Amino acid sequence: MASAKLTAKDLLTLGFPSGKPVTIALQLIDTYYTDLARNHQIELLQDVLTAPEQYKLQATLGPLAQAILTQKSSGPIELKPGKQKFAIYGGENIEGGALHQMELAMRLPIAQAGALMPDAHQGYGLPIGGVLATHNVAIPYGVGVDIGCRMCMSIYDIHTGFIDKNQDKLKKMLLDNTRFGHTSFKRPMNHPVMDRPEFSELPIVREMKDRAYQQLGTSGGGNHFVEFGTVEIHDVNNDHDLPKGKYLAILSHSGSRRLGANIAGYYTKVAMDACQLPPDAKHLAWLDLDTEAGQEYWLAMNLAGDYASACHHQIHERLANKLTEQPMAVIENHHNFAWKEKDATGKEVIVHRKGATPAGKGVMGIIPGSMATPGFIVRGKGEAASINSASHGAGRLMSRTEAKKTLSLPQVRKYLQKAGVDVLGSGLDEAPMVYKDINKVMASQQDLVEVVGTFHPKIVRMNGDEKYIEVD
DNA sequence: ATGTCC
Repeated sequence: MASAKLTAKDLLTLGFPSGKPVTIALQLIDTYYTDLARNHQIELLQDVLTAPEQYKLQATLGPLAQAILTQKSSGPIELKPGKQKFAIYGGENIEGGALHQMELAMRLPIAQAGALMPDAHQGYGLPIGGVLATHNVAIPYGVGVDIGCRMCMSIYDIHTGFIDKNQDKLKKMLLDNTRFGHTSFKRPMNHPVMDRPEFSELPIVREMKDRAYQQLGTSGGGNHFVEFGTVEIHDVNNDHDLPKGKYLAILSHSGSRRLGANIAGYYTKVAMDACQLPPDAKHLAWLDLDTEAGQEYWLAMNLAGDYASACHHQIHERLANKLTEQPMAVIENHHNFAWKEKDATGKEVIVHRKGATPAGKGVMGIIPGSMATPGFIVRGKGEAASINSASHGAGRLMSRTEAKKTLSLPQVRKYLQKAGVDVLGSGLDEAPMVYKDINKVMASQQDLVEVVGTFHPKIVRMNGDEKYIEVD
């Protein structure tokens, strides 16, 4: 009898090409060879792998042999040789790994143009802070795991002193009306996005519907937050007729939760099966938008984006209800997404922004700093070289593990106290000092955006034990 | 980012 069941990982270790050969091999074992001892199962599969020609006409092992042969004969897609040009902003403070990933992405045969934002750092496939324009293909890892990760700010005609006078009340308001990480609301509010046909039509999305409903109106972990702060409007040209002045604002950062993560994971695998790239570029696998899988991904990605937007709107709605006020303006934008846009010559391109703020001419957006440094309301300048994009934040200076190793709670509490910021939840890995200087980052993208308003966080809620960083 | 391994 077989002992430990063979897994995909075992087969990859044996040198099976990922994708169809692995899938078929596991199916064959499950269907015909469950009685065979594990080592004999492995021997059998290895025989087919080393000499697929001898097995290709066999009834049972034929399909596996064929899949291996197809993979071998097609070979990986070739990358363009040499360095391709792309614009880099704030390059003196961008890590080598992110730069290398962007250089690699530019060599894809489907790459039309690219740019690297000043907050860039290494990710899977495209770097975070990477922008890539392609023609009629979508790269799931060019969008990222958290599809539709976005910012939303509501601005209230409430004087800023209200925050200091109502500290405890506002803290409780955040604790009662936001949920982070693995927690969710006992009774989620419904939202029209849950009635979208994609929830019944796309298999991978259908499986996620219950979880998506459960997570409606919640925020994620890591760098996600909901905070009260003050915003100063410097420029009346702001799309919302906001007069110059100081206002109370609520700012949120979150994405599409488990729904988007599963969509990203599933379609990345589909892409990697359909699009074989050299090993170091494999996470940049794409889906042709004329194929069924490509169209499915496009629909699912857009759904995840709308779902993420719905989550933010519910967060802001809950808080607006408690404040018994309606905002004067709401400014929001995705920063992990792909859009159909026109390039300078009028040709339609798919613009992937993985941790980048849309900054077309006149387009409003939000670029946050950290829990204790300013964030900015910006208006895009429509700079073609940046593919109408800007950074999505300050960018990390220190890894999470390094932060936990080198920083201490008293040190961070002192910093927050000095900055006059209250933090509920979070941890050392999100401390302000793990991020680049947001003012320098903004300075390096003056050609990309104009600053319309400056936001200062005052009461911040993030994932984790509410008492962890709390300074009071 | 994510109940972080198909």
